[in-house]
Amino acid sequence: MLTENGGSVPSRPPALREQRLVQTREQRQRLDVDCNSCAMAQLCALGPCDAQPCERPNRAVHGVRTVRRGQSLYRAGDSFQSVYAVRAGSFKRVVMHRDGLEQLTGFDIAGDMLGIDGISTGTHACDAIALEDSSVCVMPFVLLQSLCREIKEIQHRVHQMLAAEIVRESSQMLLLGAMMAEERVAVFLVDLSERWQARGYSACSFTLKMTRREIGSYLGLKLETVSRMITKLQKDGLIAVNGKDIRILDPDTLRNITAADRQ
Amino acid sequence: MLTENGGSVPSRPPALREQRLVQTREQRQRLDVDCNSCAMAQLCALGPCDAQPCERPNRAVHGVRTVRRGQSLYRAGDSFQSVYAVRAGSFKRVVMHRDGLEQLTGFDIAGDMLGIDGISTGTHACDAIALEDSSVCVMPFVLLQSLCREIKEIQHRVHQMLAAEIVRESSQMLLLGAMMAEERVAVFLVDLSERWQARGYSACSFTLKMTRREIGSYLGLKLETVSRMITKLQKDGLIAVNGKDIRILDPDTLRNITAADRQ
DNA sequence: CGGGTGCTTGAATAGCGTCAACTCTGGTGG
DNA sequence: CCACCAGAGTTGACGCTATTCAAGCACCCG
Repeated sequence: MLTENGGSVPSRPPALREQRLVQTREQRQRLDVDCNSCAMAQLCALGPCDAQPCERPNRAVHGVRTVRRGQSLYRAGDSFQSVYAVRAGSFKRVVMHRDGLEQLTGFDIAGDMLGIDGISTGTHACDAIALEDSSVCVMPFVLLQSLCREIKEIQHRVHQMLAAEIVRESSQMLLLGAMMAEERVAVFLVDLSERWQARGYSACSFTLKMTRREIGSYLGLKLETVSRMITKLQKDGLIAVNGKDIRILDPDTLRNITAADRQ
Repeated sequence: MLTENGGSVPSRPPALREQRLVQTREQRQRLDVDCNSCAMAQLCALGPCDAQPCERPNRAVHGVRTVRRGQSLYRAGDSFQSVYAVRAGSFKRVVMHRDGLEQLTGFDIAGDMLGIDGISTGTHACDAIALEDSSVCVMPFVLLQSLCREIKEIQHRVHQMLAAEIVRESSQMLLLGAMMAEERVAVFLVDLSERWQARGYSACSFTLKMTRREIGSYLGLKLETVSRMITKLQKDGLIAVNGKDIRILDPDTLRNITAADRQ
């Protein structure tokens, strides 16, 4: 099954041969993958493990794959072989339904893991689409599993990674099920801010890689509502907005936005 | 930290001593736990593994614990030691927020796993509260982990279990973010129906263990809205309702409820 | 028998979605 | 270089859905 495909284009089979070629070329890149010198090591599931001098992680990394903006790393229904660590760029994960109902379930940036939705059934449950030209480390799951059986600490990290995703989704359910529109947008911005900060970037100034529509799909809102709430936060002096550039002016107040009355 | 406590009562320390005693008594029950004769074996993470004659699973099960209706199996903030397999009864999982905002993130019935929200941080991220008198198998996580390193198949099952929860939560995000009230209730009933069926019970007739308010919290709706939608489904002849007793009359139509127009 | 809880139903309201107009930007091709 | 177009974003007016508030019934338990 094809794993590479246009993201925004609805028609699937425009140039099958060429896409196949692109995929092969990408997967052939084996470059200089060295986990010990990776900038994302601290965040990666295979990051520095204190117990060992650690040439080990490299063993699980099969290579690097690049994905261009709008193309998919994998699609729902693709057979599951590997998980991926984002080296550079960013992705969105989208779950679909019959009759065009769709939901953006997550944004992944450098240091995040992708593909774990395929573990349970052996088939990916969502599409992972690059928001910009991106690259990932490919980790065949069978290799990762055997590494888990050998090295206790890596086993623990993988379990933590899976469980962390469960907790993250729980708070997203809280957001979707119980928060008002303004609160959702505020939480979204604070969350992004903290994630950039954890990666060594500025917490108060960053660029959105996604459109208003994508933010809306993630937050359970329409794009117009997202736009209105962003405007409102700006009018209230909590953020400064210029298109996709966001500056957070008052993080404390932003963090404390709640529905005014709540018993 | 206390792990046993009243569920519906807001005041925490009414009878600390007694609750501590209750907990100890419960944890002492070691009874006749035998995974090979367990009715839930097919659904359990430690269920029958074809590779081995399997006296092994028993090794990870430390004992049985009973939890009375309204009491908690664990609470957010409790230190994480074990995961649990529900033997009998049912639980709700609740995540909380400052200022009283809360969201029900899941219902767990016989065969489901509980407690995995504690793996990532070593501290439970939600409350697990019994909806009726219930009992669980206690599996200390360190035992489960070492079993994973020994037996490939159990490792695979545990990974599948964790990943399945991720996928399940993704579809709940789809529900919360993109579905109308009627659709949410319909999906909820179909899901419950299928889960009872997977456990050998009737798919078309079952009893809700939870209140309308709890269903509402799970679906991101108010209890009045849940009530109205249930009434509507009944008027449309898709289900028959008598309080908490539900009969599904037209599963196919129920499964196909969508927002009428969706481009 | 009284009081609490759960559930249903109605009427009014608020919040978000829908529709539409308009601007701005980036990319394409003449 | 400019005309053109498609997509992204903003804003306003209006409508609909779900919430809020309120009343009333059924049930359980002390």
